[in-house]
This record gives sequence, structure tokens and C-alpha cells, in this order.
Amino acid sequence: MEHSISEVARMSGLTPRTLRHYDDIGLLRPARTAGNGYRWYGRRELLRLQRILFLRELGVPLAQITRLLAGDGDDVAALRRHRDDLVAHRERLDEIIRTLDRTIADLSGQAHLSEEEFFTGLAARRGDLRRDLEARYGTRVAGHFAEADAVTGRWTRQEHEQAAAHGRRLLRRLSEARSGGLAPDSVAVLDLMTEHYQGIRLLWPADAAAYHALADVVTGNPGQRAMIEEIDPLLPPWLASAIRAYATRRLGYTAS
Amino acid sequence: MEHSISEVARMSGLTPRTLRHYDDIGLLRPARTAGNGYRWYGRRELLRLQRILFLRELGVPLAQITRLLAGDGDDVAALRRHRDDLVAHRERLDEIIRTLDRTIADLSGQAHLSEEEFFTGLAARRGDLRRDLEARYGTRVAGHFAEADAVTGRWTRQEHEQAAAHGRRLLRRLSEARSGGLAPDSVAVLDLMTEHYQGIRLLWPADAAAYHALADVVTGNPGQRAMIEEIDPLLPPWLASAIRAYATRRLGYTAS
DNA sequence: GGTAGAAGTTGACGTAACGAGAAGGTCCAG
DNA sequence: CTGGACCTTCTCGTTACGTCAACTTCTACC
Repeated sequence: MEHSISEVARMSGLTPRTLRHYDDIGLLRPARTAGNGYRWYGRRELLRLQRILFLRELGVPLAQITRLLAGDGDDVAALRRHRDDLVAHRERLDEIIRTLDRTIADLSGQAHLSEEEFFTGLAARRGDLRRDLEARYGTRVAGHFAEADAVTGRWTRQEHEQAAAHGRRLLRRLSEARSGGLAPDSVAVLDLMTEHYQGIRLLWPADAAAYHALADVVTGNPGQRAMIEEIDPLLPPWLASAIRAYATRRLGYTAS
Repeated sequence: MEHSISEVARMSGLTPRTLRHYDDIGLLRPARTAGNGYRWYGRRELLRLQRILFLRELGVPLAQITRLLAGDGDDVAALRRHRDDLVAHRERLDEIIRTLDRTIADLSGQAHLSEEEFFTGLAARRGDLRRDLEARYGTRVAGHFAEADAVTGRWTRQEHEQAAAHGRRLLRRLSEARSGGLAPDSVAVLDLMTEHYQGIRLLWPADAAAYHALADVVTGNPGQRAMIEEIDPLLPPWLASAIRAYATRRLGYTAS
């Protein structure tokens, strides 16, 4: 009752290559190896293979299966850890799928049309925003702005639009977090704010203080506020809190 | 406003190695490469990197990101396909997690205690089962049995117990499928029955006809029936249907 | 101008779990 | 004795980098 490698392959649905691999890594050794190198498997090996396949179906790594079948350590604890990993993975997947859904909806709607309006609106609001920032925080900010202008001035229209669309999508995700009841200083929101900060810094080399100051702009500057309210009327004050929380918690900002 | 590789790394949270990798595969080329080989990135590249990171977070493969950012083909359709893949993956994960939960519960309960009872019970029922099968299907089956005995007779007690536990877990999963309203000839159940058939064949080289015959044993043999009813009182007839469905649909059995 | 240290470069190998294919030995039937 | 089926052991490729190793370059300091 010995079986050749391809017999076992047919019975199990694996390929001979896979069985050789399992031999190589010590997961499933043949009952004996003949003088000509041929592998011969007995039923004991088939029984072991059955358990291997069961665990493999569950997504347990082969190395882990080797250990589990060797019977050392706490099987149940190992499976429980594996389960927890999978659950965490599943939750991440959920989050990703939600984000994808929003992104797809955003891209497939009339997004492309309104993109231009948004862009022109942004350009018009820009001078206004600059004067406001200078009045609030002095000319140090003006230098920042000049620097940012020097960069964005060389952007193509497409690059502008992409940046704008990216920003709007982020605001939508933040809006969803807000309406979902998340606090502006919760871990999930601060993680999202990382993207916000990175996005800002792309255009403007903001340090902790400058970013913190942006919170006032979001609620105080009419143009900015209107743009954000267009996405979510309740977002500006919540976003301001989130900006302050991020500056304090993640950038080490302290009021001076 | 040029940034060195490690500056970009710090700003983005990636490592220099990763950025070099992105250069290698053409995902993110530096704005220029100096005569000494140093990579220098401008803001245009940071903007691109931001979009890369967004898509990467969504689990989009790097090659796909390259294509998406190149703007060839239908972005939305690509993202939708990706989403569908993820949803399918999530469903598989759910299934796996459910199976893991059952397995863990099974292993961590008093499973180990009852294992022995089950084993001894199994051994006692074995002779009876054999006589029944011979009466029903003649001595061809007896040969099969002798062969199986020759194998299992050499098993260790531990191997017996493992096989028994494995079988019981499978019956539990089948029971859950049944109580969940799945039909014995549904695809999901037939997939589960693959495991059943493989398990049977491990002990007994059953062809399509022999496996089909097993359906009668499951309901007709008192010992077998009692064992299965212990797990789920309604399981025997449903299991018999599933066995017949599997023999017919997947093994090509035809009544002769 | 020499030197230490930080930061840059290009390989090369390792990861998980095999698939694909090359080059060659073995077995069995006609 | 020969063709075809089956077996073997390599080796490379896959994904997205981490981790050395060996070497060059830049920068600061004495």
C-alpha cells in the first residue's frame, strides 16, 4: 500500500512539486525513499497530509503547521493567536474596502466635471487665504507661502487637479469619521490626520506651530471654511480640533 | 527645494531602501540623479509619492499603481476589480475564522477527555460495522476492510485519536452547514464532502460505488448512526444525501 | 590637508510557497 | 530495445522590500 508521489498528488489535489517542497522543508517526509530517489508514501503519511491540508486551508503557515503537528507547545494558544491575526487582518480589509468604495464613487461620479470648478475656486481663494494668514501670524508665514507658490506655480494643471482631488477625498474620509462619531483626538482620526499633515507639508513646509495655526484658518477664513462646508457643513470646527490634536499629540506642539 | 533620499524617507515614513526599490521598478524616479549617483527628489515627486502611498494603503500592487499613475486604461475599472478581489478575500477570511473558532472551541473544551470514549466506542462498533457492510454489499467490501485493518492496526493510539478527532470536527462542520439551511447537494457542502471522501479513502480505498454505498451505512447501521446522532440528531439522513450527491456529482457514480 | 563619521551608492541574499522548465535517470509495455 | 510516462535534482521567478557587505562621497573639525 505504497503510493508514488503523483498518486498522492492526485489523491490530495496537490502537485508533485508541492509534495517535494513539503519533503524539503520537513513538513511531510515520505515513508521511505528508494535507492533510485523515488519517494514512497504510506497511509500514515496520508493521514498526516490530511491534517496538514486542514490547517493549510485555515491559512496557517507551513512552518507553524510543522510545529503544531510535532505537538510541542500549546496548540490551542497558537491557533488562537492565528485567529486573532486573521481577525485583525479582516478589520483592516474592511477599512480598505470602505475607502476604496468611497474613492471609486468619487472617481466615477461627476467628479471629473466638478474638479475644474473646485480648482478654479481654489485658485481664487488663494490670495485671500494668504492675506488672512499674514494678518494672523505675521510675515514668517508669507515666506512659506512664497516658497509654496514657487513650487505650485510650476505645477501643470493636471497636477493641480490631482492634488485638489486628493485633498477632497481626504476631507470626505474625515467627514465620515466625524459623522461616525469618532472623536477628533481618537487614534483612528489622528492616523488620518497624518495624511492631512503630509499633504499640507507637500505644499508648505509647516512645522508644528504653523500646522497648529492652520486650525484657526479652517474655521476663521471664509473661503476655506466655505470650501470645507461644501463637503460637510459640520466639518470645520471638528477638523480644527483634529488639527490641534495632531499638532499637540503627534508633532509635540506646546503653546508658547 | 531638493530633498535627499533619507529626507524623503523621513517625510514619508518609508525607508531609503524602499525608495531605491521604487526607483528600480520605475514607480518613483528621482527628479534627477547627480553625477555621484545621489538621488534628488523635488516636490513633484513628493506629490506623486503621496498618491502612491494612498494606493499602496489600499493594497494595490505596485505594478498596478505604476499603471494607474501612468493613466493608461480605465482607472475606475481597475480599482473596482481590486475591490472585488478584496471582498472575495474577505469572505474567505470570514469562512476561515468561523472554522477556526469551531476548531478552537473543540480543542479547548473537554474534547480531550471524550476523545478516549469516542475512540473506544469506535473500536467496539467496528466489528459490527464490518459485518453489516458485508451483509449489504458482499465480500468485495470485506477485502477492503482487511486492507484497512492492516493499516490501522499498525497505527499508534495517538494516531487513532487524531483521526477520530478530525472526523468529529468534520461532522460538526457538516452539522453546521445542515442547520444553516444548506442543501446536501449545494456547492459549499460538496466542497466539504471532498474532505469527507478524502478522509474515508485514507482508511479504505473506496471507489465511487463503495462511497455511494456508505450512504446506507450512515443511516442504516445502528452504531454509526448513533455516533453521528450524538453530534447532531438530524445529521444522518442529510449526510446520506450529501454522500450520494458527492458520489454522483463529483465521482461520476451512476446506478448500475 | 588629513581624518572621522554620516550618508550615499551598488550588488547579493533571504523571505513564503510554490510554478515552470531544463537536463537527465528509471520503469514498463510493445 | 525503444518510446513514453514518470521520477529525480537543480535553478530561476514571483512580491515588496529587510538586511548585510563593500565601497564612495560629502561634511565637519583639528
